[in-house]
Amino acid sequence: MRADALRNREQIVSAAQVLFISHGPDVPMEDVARAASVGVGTLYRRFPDRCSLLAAVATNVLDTLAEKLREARAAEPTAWDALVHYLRDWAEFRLGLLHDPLCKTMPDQVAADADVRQSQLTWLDHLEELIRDAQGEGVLRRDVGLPEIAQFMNMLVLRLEPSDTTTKLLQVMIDGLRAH
Amino acid sequence: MRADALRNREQIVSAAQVLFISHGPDVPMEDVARAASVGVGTLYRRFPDRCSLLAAVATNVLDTLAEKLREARAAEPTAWDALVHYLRDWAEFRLGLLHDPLCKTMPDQVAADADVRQSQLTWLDHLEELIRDAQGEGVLRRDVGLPEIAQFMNMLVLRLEPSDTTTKLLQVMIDGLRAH
Amino acid sequence: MRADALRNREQIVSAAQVLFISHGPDVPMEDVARAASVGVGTLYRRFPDRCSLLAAVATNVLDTLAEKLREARAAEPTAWDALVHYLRDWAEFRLGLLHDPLCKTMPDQVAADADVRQSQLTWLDHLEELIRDAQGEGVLRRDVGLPEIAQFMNMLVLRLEPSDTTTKLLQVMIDGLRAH
Amino acid sequence: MRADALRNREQIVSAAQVLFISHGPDVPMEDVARAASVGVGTLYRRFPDRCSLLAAVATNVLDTLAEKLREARAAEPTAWDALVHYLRDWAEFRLGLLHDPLCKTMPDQVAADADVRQSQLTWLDHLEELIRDAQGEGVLRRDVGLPEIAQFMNMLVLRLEPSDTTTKLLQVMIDGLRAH
DNA sequence: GATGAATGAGACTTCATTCAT
DNA sequence: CATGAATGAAGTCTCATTCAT
Repeated sequence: MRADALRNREQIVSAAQVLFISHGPDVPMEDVARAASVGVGTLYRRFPDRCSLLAAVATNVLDTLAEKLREARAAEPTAWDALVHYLRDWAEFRLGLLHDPLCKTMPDQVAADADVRQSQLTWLDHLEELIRDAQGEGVLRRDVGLPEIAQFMNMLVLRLEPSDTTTKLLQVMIDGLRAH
Repeated sequence: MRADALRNREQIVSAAQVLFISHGPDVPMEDVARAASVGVGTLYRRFPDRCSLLAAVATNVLDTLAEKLREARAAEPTAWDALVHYLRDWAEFRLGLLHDPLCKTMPDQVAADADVRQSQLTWLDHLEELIRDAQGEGVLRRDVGLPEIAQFMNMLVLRLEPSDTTTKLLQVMIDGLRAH
Repeated sequence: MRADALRNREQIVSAAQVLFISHGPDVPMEDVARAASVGVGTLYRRFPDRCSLLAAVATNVLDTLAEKLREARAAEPTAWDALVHYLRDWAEFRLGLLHDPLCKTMPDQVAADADVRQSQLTWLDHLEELIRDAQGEGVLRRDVGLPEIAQFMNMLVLRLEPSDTTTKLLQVMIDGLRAH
Repeated sequence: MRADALRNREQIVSAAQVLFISHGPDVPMEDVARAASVGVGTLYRRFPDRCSLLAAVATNVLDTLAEKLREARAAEPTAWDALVHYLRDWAEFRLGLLHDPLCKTMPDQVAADADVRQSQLTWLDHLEELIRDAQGEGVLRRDVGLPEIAQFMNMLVLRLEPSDTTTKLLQVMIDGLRAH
């Protein structure tokens, strides 16, 4: 890929990320193009439709999340501390998004994108490892695992299906609300 | 208002509620009209624009929520039990909505609608009373109040701004995750 | 259908016919709308896509052709004379079209349209009857039938200017059609 | 012109011929370039616009037609036989094209191209000679000449599937062309 | 008052052509 | 010279809203 083409691609993705976050996933493609200082044609050459652009942005966001996870582990002495650290980082990051490019209303086509899935799996693997370690330390209760933690995190940002996991999670949160 | 006009209004609101929930807030007005067995013209006579229709639906939903609160109190012996009962009802209800007519992306114009505000205030008043009672019983920790509980509830369904309240809430939830 | 809607529909079809004939099947829909003194929206309400508009025009043209066939039979004493008469009418009519709405490049979707097929069948039935009668009279050679005559007619349709040459050529074909 | 440049030119013309015939005269230039294994830039260097490419293809086709004419004369003893032979070859050739690069909808600019005109004149000259000879033999009727025969040939060009019907029809026309 | 027809602005996307690499 | 990236005009279609019937 030529140098200028690559630069354009990056400008487009980063402009799209900003706009998707600030104006939602329906921003006119033309606005994205303008924000990237690029013609619509160029945008469509790189991303043949809105979905593939959404997918590129989602991949980006997921990679950022994975990076923050690595940072948290590096910064803290125990897995539990890293988990707490990460949850705070996560909350700060995701809650800072006005519209969330990873929200459940993300079209299935985006969720099915190969890059998106890859980034998601990588991130979840690392998160699972962290959770196991924190349980090994005896500080994290053992009746929750990756599904609960991940959904707990998602709850912070989006709509959930009612499910057993959700019910358990609700119980956890209610426990948290009880006075000691 | 004539009987048939009233019937039309009700049909419109209930059709709109179904469609907003199932297809999101951007459903074509014409689809709403058709679902209500009414011409677009009639729809626009009752609701001069999309916002006022959204407001009518939101009011409806808020009133349902308030009603569930009353039911919870009636069904349970203590305020704490009623609160837990209500939180579960609430979660079931809100999580069952495919698109949420009360979500934060609700245009400000909708949030500012007089009926919407009225319904919201009524509901929040009752909720605050419940919380005070539960604290009076000594079961609900005293370091959270209406803002935390309400935002906790909202977290279950939508994206939040980062704030002190959010931080506290996160702490509560982390406490809940700790093994005893 | 309301009176004004019907009037619009007719204006649209007749404007479209003119434009399809003069500018080909790719005329911008907006030009058609303008020529019909109508907004694009109206055009699309009646004809959800270009194909259905093409189909309406094609039906129109086919009906005209069938009408000319009836006229030819009424005007001539024998079936052979009517056939020759009709071939000349046909040639004059079709050669007068700059672009032919019935040309073979007509998308399959248009050819498959129920109205188009109906008009086509009606017309072909009458033509076949005429051919059988002319053969019964012993003047039309018996080794050609509807398929050959129809294709012969279509051959004339390729854009040729109406001219002496065309006239002579038609005569050659008519001579060729005579039984020896 | 360098050897590689020449090779490019040939690849382009032959790819364009294939695509014009199979997909019509509106194929994206980029498709033509890809089919010729060449960048669009190169294509535009050789053919500054679509018309000049169409013209190159048309010239090619006309030359093929002229060549077939020579072959027919060489293969047959009389001019009439050569004419009949040629008409059948021609029909087979032209009817085999899905879209015809010589069709009347060819933009005037293409028809005006010097190479196109030259090829056309050469071909028509030879055809006229053949016609005169066949008339000299007394078998071809004398009231038709080059214009009629050429137009007769063009008439065949309207997209018809090659078929028994087409064959019969060609026979009808040949019969019509015989002097009584 | 009800209806649904009409409008037209605006979004999406494609592609001919130009031009930087 | 070749390449393919960039451009933007133009066409298609949708839908919120208005207004004639």
